[in-house]
Amino acid sequence: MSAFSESETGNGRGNGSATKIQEKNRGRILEAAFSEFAQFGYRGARIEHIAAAAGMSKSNLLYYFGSKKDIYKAVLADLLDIWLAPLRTLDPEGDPREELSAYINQKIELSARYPEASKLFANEVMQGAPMIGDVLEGSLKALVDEKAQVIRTWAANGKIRPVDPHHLIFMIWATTQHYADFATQIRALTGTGIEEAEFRKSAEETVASIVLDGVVARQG
Amino acid sequence: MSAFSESETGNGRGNGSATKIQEKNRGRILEAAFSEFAQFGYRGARIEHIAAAAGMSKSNLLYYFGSKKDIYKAVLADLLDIWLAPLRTLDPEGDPREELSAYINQKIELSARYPEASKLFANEVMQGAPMIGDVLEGSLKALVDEKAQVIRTWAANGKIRPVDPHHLIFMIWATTQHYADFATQIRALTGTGIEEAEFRKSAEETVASIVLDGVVARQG
DNA sequence: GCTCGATTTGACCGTTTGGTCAGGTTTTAC
DNA sequence: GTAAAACCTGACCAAACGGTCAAATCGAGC
Repeated sequence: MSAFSESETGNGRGNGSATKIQEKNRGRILEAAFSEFAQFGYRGARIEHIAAAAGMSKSNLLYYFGSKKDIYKAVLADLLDIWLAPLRTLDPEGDPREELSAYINQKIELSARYPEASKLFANEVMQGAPMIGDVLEGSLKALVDEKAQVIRTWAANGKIRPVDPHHLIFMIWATTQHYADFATQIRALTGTGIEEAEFRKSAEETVASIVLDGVVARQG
Repeated sequence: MSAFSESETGNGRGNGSATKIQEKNRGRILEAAFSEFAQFGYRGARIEHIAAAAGMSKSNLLYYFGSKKDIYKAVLADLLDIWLAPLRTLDPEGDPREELSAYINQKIELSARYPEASKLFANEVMQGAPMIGDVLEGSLKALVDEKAQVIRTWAANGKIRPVDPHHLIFMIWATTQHYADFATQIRALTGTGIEEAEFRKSAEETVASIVLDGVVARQG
């Protein structure tokens, strides 16, 4: 695992810079919390489970993060960084087919590498986004509005068929995240999953081909 | 609300057939439990919330369903009936374009009418399907295998492009359920949602057109 | 090797939760 | 109308939970 940052939220006493031990333990906690929150949601998660998974006592965990909500906030902050990165790379100047294809692949890779991030995000949103509602309405909306305009421009220039940008984005989110969120179901039905390279490749190809052939005029 | 059946699971004492009162109260409980479990997941759900929402005391609720797990099981049993119905109607004899289009529309209608069912199903699966794992591997797998064969036959007969049936089914599930599961995000980004007829219609049209144009040769 | 702050722990507390129980009230059957 | 069964409730319980705290331990700088 990687990509877990600091996310200042009251460790032991008011301090300046983080020590090596702090860095290590905060990382462990966030990693463990990620799994726990992803699997059980905020209310279902148990602080003691997280502590055990992080290899420390509950008391010590609460020395680093003052409360359950603090841990959750820190985890979500890290999550959003990871989760929204691919959309930012959608380039208005690029070829729509290549851009969308790359975006789909990035999202699937992300679902494969951080399946728990996907589940955690889904969980938070499904509960009404009590913690990240402002982010959704603020910076995410701004980002999506911007990229929707990119898609509209592509359509106006005849590079893709006219299509509602929001629905297109939702489709890509839905299909790619599905492989992480519903991994259990997929494994039950196919005997494999996105963790395995072969299946991941076929998922990427099928999703990309259907979406692209649906949105962009066929090129072959 | 409707479509809540009995789902025998230990009411007060060993009995034969259900009374009017039983029918009414079990229905209320299942309805309330549906919302609660959908929003908070199994562990996050609170028995007392369900009782309050059903307009009765916690003790009385436990008179009808012996334990939290019993309620959850009953809710899931009802859920599966509702949730898997549309796929059964996929007709091998029908026109692929019409069949898939109808299936997509049915799934979106279902997401619009029972958004909580969608969330509940997602929640259960995201936690590893501890309660319905056997159903997924058993009757659902059988159903999906059957319908996958239908899709393969369509492809073999040149009625649709060759496409992995599983991925196609997952795409339809993902896109249609997304409108229920991520309703909060969708509302934050678009200001509307699948509950509203206009938006639902545009969702149906966009999803259907992209999927169909991606899978079936264009007919325009 | 001493000191002082950072780190860690176990004991503890108040609250919440799922579930039980004895007994009261209502409905049903005759 | 009355007895039995069905229904309902409030008081109660044990376990689990999030969180506090005093005290023990560790580690870097001198």
